[in-house]
Amino acid sequence: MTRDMPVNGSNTHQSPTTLVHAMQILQITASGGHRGASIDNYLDELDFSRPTLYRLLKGLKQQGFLRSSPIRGRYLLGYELLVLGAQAGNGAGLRDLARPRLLALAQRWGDSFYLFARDGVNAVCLEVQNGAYPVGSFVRATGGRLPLGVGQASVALLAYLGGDERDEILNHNAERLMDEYAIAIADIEDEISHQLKHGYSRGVEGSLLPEYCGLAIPILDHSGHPLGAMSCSMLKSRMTTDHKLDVLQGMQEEVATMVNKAHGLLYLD
Amino acid sequence: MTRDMPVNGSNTHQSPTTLVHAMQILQITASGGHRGASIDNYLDELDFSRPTLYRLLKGLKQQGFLRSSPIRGRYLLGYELLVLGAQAGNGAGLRDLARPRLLALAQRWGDSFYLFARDGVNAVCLEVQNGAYPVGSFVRATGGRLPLGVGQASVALLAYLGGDERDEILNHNAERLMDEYAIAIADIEDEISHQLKHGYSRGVEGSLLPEYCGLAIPILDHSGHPLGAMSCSMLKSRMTTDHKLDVLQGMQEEVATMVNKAHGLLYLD
DNA sequence: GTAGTTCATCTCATTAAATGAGACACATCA
DNA sequence: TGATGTGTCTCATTTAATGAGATGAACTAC
Repeated sequence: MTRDMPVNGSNTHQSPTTLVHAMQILQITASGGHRGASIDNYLDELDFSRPTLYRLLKGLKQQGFLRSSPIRGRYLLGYELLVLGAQAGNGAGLRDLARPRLLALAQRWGDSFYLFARDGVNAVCLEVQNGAYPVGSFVRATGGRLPLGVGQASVALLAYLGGDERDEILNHNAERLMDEYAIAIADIEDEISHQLKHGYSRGVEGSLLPEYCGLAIPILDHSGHPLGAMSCSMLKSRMTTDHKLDVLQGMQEEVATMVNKAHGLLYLD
Repeated sequence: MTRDMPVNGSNTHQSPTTLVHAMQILQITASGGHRGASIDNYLDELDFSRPTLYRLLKGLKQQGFLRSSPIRGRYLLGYELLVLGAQAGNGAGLRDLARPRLLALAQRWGDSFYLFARDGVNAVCLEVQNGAYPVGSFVRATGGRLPLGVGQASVALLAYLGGDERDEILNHNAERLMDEYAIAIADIEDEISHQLKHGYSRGVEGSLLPEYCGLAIPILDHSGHPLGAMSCSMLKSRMTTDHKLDVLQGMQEEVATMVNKAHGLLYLD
């Protein structure tokens, strides 16, 4: 056996290269926002030849993952991603269950309500319903992603993971949390304690979004694992004690109903 | 030259096979809804070997396109699709522009408002804001996709395409429209005329959703091409003449504002 | 606890399929 | 019309995906 080490130093036990390349193309395209990416963007950031680039672009277009921009030579993400993404966001059927409930809460209380799920070291927003009162939030919409630790929903999710897993995640995110959000791990751990003690969390205040605050509660399955979290966000001035209790109770009721229905369909084949 | 015909009969000028395979896997997974797909689902519907399947599954997981279901041996769509999909749905920045306006309309009038874009022979829903009044609709949420011809937004989009293109699309969709929605091409063409004459459309009534109706107006760029369509949906009983005019005017005002802002950022590099 | 089942991975030879270089065709715009 | 940059093609090369079958790991049922 003389040919052990793979020549490609970084390719140990990795995905098929075509997939990796395709993903790189999609990420470059996504990083261009609504303007997409140009040929030069791709050629600059990728390390394969132009024909190959075009072959992949063509393939991704055929699959609906990319489409041509109205501007010649630029490419945008395709709508197939939106369609599949909508499916993906309905993990365990939770989103369909949550949507009407979030809407009801938003209409009743006027604040904005969110459904989050864990995605590795991040929390991802599965659904938002905005209420009548304007609000600022870290995520603008469905598909928004935050490092776990940011926002009240993060805390609600973290609190019910295993201690080891939680530490790993926090450790992994520590730098980002501090640099990008000015949030310290210790403060998150304090808030996790609050969550475990009182059943809800308020998030950790960093230097960003100082005018807003929120509440979150976990959505737990029968074994206590977090399926997701429901949260809300509002102007600090609206967060009176009464309003807080009202909203919390509303959320708790809706989540209880959801969980009952969810258990029926979650683990059935 | 004796080796002309590709052995794989259907592979003429097609995408890289890995991409095709990956997409097949994603589609099979998507077709399982929130329960995802099992190994057997894949093996039954695909024509490559088990090791290859696992290699691709692993790759797709690494890319965030798939994740493991809590149920062993099942796979769900990954959240990366949701994140990319959210980006994809913001084509030309239209969705960000539209969201607050749809929300305002929904809160003001109580009906449900939608943003649609064309996606090949389909219309895809980029955004929904539901109002206080309950409503049925062909699309439940962002990411919903309909064949062009179904729904009022479809008509608003079709009306401003070139005649040839429109005919091709309708011809392509004819069978599906009739079979799945009980909608005849001729009726769509009538409604297109109405759209062109009056500036809005009401959709074509098939046998489905008979209790609901709606309105749609196009979102046109400076050259008259449709960027998308804004539509609304409500119980028929709510559609009085007054309400119709109110809502139409509201939508037209919001779209006018959007288009002004959109032109600023659409074609700028 | 142990057998049975299904999921997942590994190894290795084979070969198909992706790749790169460079030429070429096609738009778009000045 | 000519210049620029986009998109496609051909073809030889070789990488990198593939299949068969064995093996390992995880969960289930008894």
